[in-house]
Amino acid sequence: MLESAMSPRQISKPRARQTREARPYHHGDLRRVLIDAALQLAAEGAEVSVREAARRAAVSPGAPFRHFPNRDALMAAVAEEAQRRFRVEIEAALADAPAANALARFRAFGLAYVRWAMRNPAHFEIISTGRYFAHGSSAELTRDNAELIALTERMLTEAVAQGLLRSTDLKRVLIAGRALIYGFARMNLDGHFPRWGVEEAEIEEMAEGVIDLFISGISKP
Amino acid sequence: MLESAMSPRQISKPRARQTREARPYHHGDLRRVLIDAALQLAAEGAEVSVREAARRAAVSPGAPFRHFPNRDALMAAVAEEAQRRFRVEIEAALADAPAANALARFRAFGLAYVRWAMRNPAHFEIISTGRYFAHGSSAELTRDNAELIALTERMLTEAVAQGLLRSTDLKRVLIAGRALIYGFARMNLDGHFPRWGVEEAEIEEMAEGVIDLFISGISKP
DNA sequence: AGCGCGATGTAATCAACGCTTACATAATGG
DNA sequence: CCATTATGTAAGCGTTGATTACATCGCGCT
Repeated sequence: MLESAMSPRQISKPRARQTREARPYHHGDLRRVLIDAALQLAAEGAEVSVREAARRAAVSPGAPFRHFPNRDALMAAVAEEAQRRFRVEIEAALADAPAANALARFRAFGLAYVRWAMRNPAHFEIISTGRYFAHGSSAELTRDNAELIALTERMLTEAVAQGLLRSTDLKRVLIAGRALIYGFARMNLDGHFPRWGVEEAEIEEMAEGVIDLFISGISKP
Repeated sequence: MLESAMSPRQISKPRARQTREARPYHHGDLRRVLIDAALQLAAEGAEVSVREAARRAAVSPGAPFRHFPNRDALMAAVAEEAQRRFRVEIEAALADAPAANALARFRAFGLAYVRWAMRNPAHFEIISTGRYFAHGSSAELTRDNAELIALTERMLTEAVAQGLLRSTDLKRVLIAGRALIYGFARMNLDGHFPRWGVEEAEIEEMAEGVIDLFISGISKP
């Protein structure tokens, strides 16, 4: 709106590529910008609409459909990006964890998992819920997610190998561990922790306590 | 559309009350019918819209707003009804459980919880997510939910009193237990169990295993 | 009785949304 | 240099939640 009175194209043949100063007819990388806008939109708690993303990109309401066949495809791309960020952070946390003890690594994993979910609730919701776009519409997302599961499986397998666990029913322990961590994260962002939830530190403390309780429960006495 | 050629009101002054044959101008109990329609809509996997609920009640699109100030209020009423049904079933399951052992009761609770969530995924989603209407817009719902939490707390307190638990940090055990059960239920309906999820019996078996693992983890050796 | 008024429905309308189509313009490469 | 393709705009469709003005019922009061 503001720029409606500006010279329509600034310079007829700007040749200005990287500058991006006056939004040439062809947007730099609209696809990326739309994904970022949608991510930001979600992070603000607003519901993501294609139109609003287009609005933030200062582009007509129909433009996004040049890059995404439909809203679901946008959301799938958004989910992919969120999942990528999630994975990066998890792996960073594990890189800092001691490599020796498998259960200590599991603990670090769980804490990083919960922490990211707490700090990026809307993005976590998009990633984990599968209710924001047609299920299985992104192979990359399911692959990334499977990789994360495989990661925890490896940690617990290692724990068994190290003789740390009471039970050797790996599958059962794996599912329980996933359910515990996922459940804790979701309880948080589904509002199941009344309003002592304001203190992030307190929640992390709870997460530690819960994970430690679980670990001590499955550990050999 | 089809009835556009019918006689406008069938009989000018029907005086037909209970018959409902020709849908009198005043619907019997539109509020209840709308809630039921919305519940059914959700159960069918469709997304709940006020218009569609009105359509199923054979009523004009504006009529629901005589009973609910907005869509959120309808959804809140729907959630209340779903929560009521949930609670009834949980309590029925606990009525059948042995009163003696507190942990056995906890186990029965968890299984009933997961089972209901599996069989009523959309309703469970509406109840538990708090993302389908303004948070805290129904006092009854939060009260019912709090009562359920208090129920599990009582069971675990009793377990402590019976000297069954290793840890006496009740709060921690309570949160872990809730996270485990909630997480398992949500993983299910969020599609985290690929497609061996088709077998309901298998999932229940997994639920048993996971809950038993947890209980044995917190039990005194 | 009857009638008046509140309760409850309808009809028409609005803005926002997802999505499609026809068209305009920029970028690119033969 | 120009034609082809990529990418944006403009306009419009059908659906949704929500509001407003109006129609109709039915209960309670005198």
